Amino acid sequence: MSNLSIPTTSPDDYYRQRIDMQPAFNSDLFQQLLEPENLHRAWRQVKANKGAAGIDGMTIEAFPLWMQQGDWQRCKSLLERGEYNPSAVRRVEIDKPDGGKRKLGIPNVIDRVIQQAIAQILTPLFDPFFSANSFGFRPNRNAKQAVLQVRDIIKQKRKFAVDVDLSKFFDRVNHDLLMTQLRIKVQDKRLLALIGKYLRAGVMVNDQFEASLEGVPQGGPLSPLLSNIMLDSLDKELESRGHKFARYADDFIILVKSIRAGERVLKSITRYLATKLKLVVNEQKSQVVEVGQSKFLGFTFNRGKIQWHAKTLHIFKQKMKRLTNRNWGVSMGYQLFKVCPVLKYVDIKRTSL
DNA sequence: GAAACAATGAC
RNA sequence: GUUGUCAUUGUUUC
Repeated sequence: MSNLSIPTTSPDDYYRQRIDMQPAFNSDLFQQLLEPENLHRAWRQVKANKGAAGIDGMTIEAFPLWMQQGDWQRCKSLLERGEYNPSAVRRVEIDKPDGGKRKLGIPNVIDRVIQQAIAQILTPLFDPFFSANSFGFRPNRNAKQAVLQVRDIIKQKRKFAVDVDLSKFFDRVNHDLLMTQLRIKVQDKRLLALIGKYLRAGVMVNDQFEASLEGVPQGGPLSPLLSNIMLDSLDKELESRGHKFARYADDFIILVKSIRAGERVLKSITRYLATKLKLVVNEQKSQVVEVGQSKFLGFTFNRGKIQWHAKTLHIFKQKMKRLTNRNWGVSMGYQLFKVCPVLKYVDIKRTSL
């Protein structure tokens, strides 16, 4: 059914070119970072996201003027001398669909631009070497591919799922381990130092400064890449053990052939994460179950078909009601496609819309 | 091909 | 009303 090919991790031409240049390139990363072209691209991205101001109150709209007034030149020379100190991020809590809160850390606009510029430099160095089973926060990859990959693994007689939930992953990333991973590919001391400063920049919670001795801020443009660099070790470990799995950020699922194997794997991986990556597995939310009972990125898997998880389905039904109340029959197919393009992979009979 | 806009999904 | 990142899709324009 799916002739939808999942891209391999083989570097594309752009990456290959830069990798070949790596030695010269790498000693010079900090200068690359400050290239006007790189910074301009970073600013465009930050602007397009239309985010809110950080603790300095500087908005996206006011930022270009700030740049022109020479403040950027001062900032740049501080950066070049290694004397630039990033501001703390602003704490904002937003509701999660499950009723919990997501803690965001919003950097100032200028720090978002600098972080974005760093991410643009680091991505070609790291991303081409990430696991084929890692789907979150990566160019040319998305949740749909992750779900299809899981379905394909299940077809290979792996009917049991190990759902692993990392508690507060982003908040608990270990700085030392992360920097160690970074040093493997980044030799530029100035760049490493700057990234370290961003990790330790702290958080403002109601005008109260809180140090950040661990974790990466959810809201920083660099954070998604750093999280993937951190969990790349896990991917490589799982691969070396011959496991079949898919990972989307901190959400990952390992497919095995029996409950017993699953229990063993969960235990082993839990210990690996605790000792090697200093990450805590949430035992309450982790489970070994038949794939039909599993949940990954809002989907569940039954008899080779991808289905919505009950909760996701409920939300979908609400959406359908709203859309179809007015236009029922006019363009059902189009509406359905708009609501959820992955629909054609779902067993509609069994979900009984 | 590029660059704007919007809306959706994941965290 | 407040509110980040990443990815994707669609539209438009040249």
